[in-house]
Amino acid sequence: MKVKIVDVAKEANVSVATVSRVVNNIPLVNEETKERVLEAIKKTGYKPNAIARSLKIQKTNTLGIMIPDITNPFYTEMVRGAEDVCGIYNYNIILSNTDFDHEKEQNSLGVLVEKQCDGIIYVGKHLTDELRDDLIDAPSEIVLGCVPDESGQLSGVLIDNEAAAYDLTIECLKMGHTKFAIFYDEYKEGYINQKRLQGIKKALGEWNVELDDDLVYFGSQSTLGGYHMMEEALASGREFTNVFCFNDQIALGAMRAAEDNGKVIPDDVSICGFNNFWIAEWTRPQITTVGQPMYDIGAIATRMLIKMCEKEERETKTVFVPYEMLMRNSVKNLKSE
Amino acid sequence: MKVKIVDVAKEANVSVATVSRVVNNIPLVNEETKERVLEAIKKTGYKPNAIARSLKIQKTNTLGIMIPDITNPFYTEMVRGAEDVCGIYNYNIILSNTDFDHEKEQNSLGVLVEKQCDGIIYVGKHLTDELRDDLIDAPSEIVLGCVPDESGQLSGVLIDNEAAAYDLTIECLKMGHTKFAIFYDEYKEGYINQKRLQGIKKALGEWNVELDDDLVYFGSQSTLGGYHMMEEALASGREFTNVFCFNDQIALGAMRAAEDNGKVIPDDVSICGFNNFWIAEWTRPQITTVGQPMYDIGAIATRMLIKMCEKEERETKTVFVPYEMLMRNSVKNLKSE
DNA sequence: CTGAAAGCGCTTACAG
DNA sequence: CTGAAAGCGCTTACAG
Repeated sequence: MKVKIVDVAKEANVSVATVSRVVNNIPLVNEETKERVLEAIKKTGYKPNAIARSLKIQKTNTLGIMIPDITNPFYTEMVRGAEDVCGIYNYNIILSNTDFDHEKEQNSLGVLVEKQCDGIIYVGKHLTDELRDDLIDAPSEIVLGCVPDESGQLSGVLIDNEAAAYDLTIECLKMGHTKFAIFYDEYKEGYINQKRLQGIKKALGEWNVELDDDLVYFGSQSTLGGYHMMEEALASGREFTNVFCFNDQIALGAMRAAEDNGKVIPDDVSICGFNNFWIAEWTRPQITTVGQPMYDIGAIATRMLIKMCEKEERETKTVFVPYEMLMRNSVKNLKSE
Repeated sequence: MKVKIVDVAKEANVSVATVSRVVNNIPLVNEETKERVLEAIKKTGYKPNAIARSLKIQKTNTLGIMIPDITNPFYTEMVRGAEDVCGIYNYNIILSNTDFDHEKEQNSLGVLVEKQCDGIIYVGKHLTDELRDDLIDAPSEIVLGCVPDESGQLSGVLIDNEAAAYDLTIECLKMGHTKFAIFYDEYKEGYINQKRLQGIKKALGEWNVELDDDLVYFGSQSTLGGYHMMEEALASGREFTNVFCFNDQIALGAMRAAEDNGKVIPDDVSICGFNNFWIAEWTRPQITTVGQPMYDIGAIATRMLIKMCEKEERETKTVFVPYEMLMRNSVKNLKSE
């Protein structure tokens, strides 16, 4: 039988109120009785029941995190960041994979709310209006990751995707590239795709460089997806010297497909990734990419969320975290020939 | 204000008991009143409070999962498997990273127990006697992942590490290798290290091949760790034609270090990984490795655990799941020269 | 400084 | 078929 507060109260010859006070470290308990209670706790092996406590105080100290797929290293890092700050503040995380599936997202949200999560982090590559409204209506506090609420009602933390894609494009233009292919995510209209595309187009516009729309692919966000997109691009017979990939996994697949078709990277074709998944440093050539502070995004979002849960902060804001240009050797400098 | 069961009871003009019955789909409710209640629920937007329910029924439908580091792809896959079967059975997962740190493990366990997890999955590379005892004493159901309870008191699911290492070694011996290096995990005395080492030694014994103990390294379980171990091995001047790595990340690092030192893989040195992390297929050469069904281990462990939580099953058992020999081209067949 | 008592939001025998 | 009431294990005003 599990021992409960009343058992230790009996053991220590005090009321349950007193036991509760010492368990929760509320002062104004006589030192001597405190000792007695502590002893009784040890003797009985009492462990407080957090569920009962939560019901009473209307706070669970648990956060929900809705994430497309924990298996994607990008999201994994975010979860780790979230977990680590939860550890500091004494919170726990309930994990929920949503697979970019709108129905699963709704379900997840429902469950996390039912389980009375104090706060919920929503991570995705696009926030539909419908889900945004549900999030706003939810009784839990909400912070978004990687995607903003453009209506300004929900807080979020992410990088400026447009600026990052712009910067990367400029770098490639400077190195003499003018023929580009793009291997992006299959969720074509998704927020992240769109922002990055805008960034690329802005840079190209400034340099008066045309983008061949037939070389813009929206494929599966995986190494195999990257492989296939490169095969298609090559088969199209269209000319390109550089490809922008949605992430480093796609870039790796693209590299392999190019190699399997007799191309040398970066001499025959240059490749850019995104995110700086650790593998990007270990490929040969190393992948030029945009470093996104994935761990930090998770950590910052969580810290914001916890502050909201503890009512220290009520203002909603979108935090843009810095990204980093990592020019490595999968992109050739055509100017130095 | 959150709406609760009494609010919908008023709205529908019934007792809370009746509302509870329709919410929980307990039959013996008049069809007509059921309709009325359903309507009231919709109208009020009532969402049951799972915390209150849990307190009453003494079941939370949440599982805890203690895992060294979600960031390690091996564990990530397991968590995904666990999460997916949780989805089927209507459970949720509280995640806890333990970083191979004994103190963190104790803390995690305490928190998960306090939060009344119905069951807990412990994943690690070694189970200390002390933690084992704590696990046994815990009021939650327990299943181990990747590591067994050799005292037979706790259920677990894992591969037969000794047999897998043995098989892999035999394959390499058949290909003519006789000089081996080993790049294993830094937790030297850990269960997994030890079992795999036994498997290797058994195979070598059968073939009358000596193992050079100076070529057995216990380093950091990462690509960089693998890089360093290879550097050391090479610098030692000792002879080896093949190295067994603890996992594929280490193997990748080892490959890079060898290459950076002018070696060609597999012509100058052959490399074996372990686990079949997806990257192993995308390196060039592809990494010969032992496929471990990481997702399945998570899924099976979770299914077992849920069955225990629902008292359908009480017998404790250790399940060995099959592994797979993936002979790719990072190992050279010396016989075919 | 300490205790009696109400109440958090549910479920479920029990009685009708 | 339905409801009144007890109780899950805590916390916390309130009174003393």
